[in-house]
Amino acid sequence: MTAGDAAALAHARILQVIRAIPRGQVLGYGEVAGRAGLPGRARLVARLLAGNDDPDLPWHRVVRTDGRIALPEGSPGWCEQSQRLRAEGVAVEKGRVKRAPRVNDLDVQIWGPG
DNA sequence: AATTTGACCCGTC
DNA sequence: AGACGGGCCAAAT
Repeated sequence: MTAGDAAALAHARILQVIRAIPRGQVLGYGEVAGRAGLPGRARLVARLLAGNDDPDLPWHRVVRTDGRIALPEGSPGWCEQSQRLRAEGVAVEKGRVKRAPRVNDLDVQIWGPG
């Protein structure tokens, strides 16, 4: 297979993971990449969202690991993302999502939150 | 072919 | 919580 095919496959896997994020829940870029079988490719996920044109893709459910929205504060995308998240019942405060993204993280499962 | 760029992440302070 | 430095990787210059 060519490099281009591999890239297309990776893109498809990432999109699939994002589409699988349940309503009202958020995921970090790195975690999306991990679930797609591409550890360390968080920036690739970001690239995809930046160039994404699919209106059905729940891109707004992807945030940074610290819970913050990745776009520059005040930008149109920033506003839209906070709005969409709030519409799903997610608490967003000054561009930051309250609930921590790492839900299935090993540490959290063993030690619990906090 | 080298450099820059970006919707990133982590450890440390 | 916030600031800094270093690392990361693919695509665009």
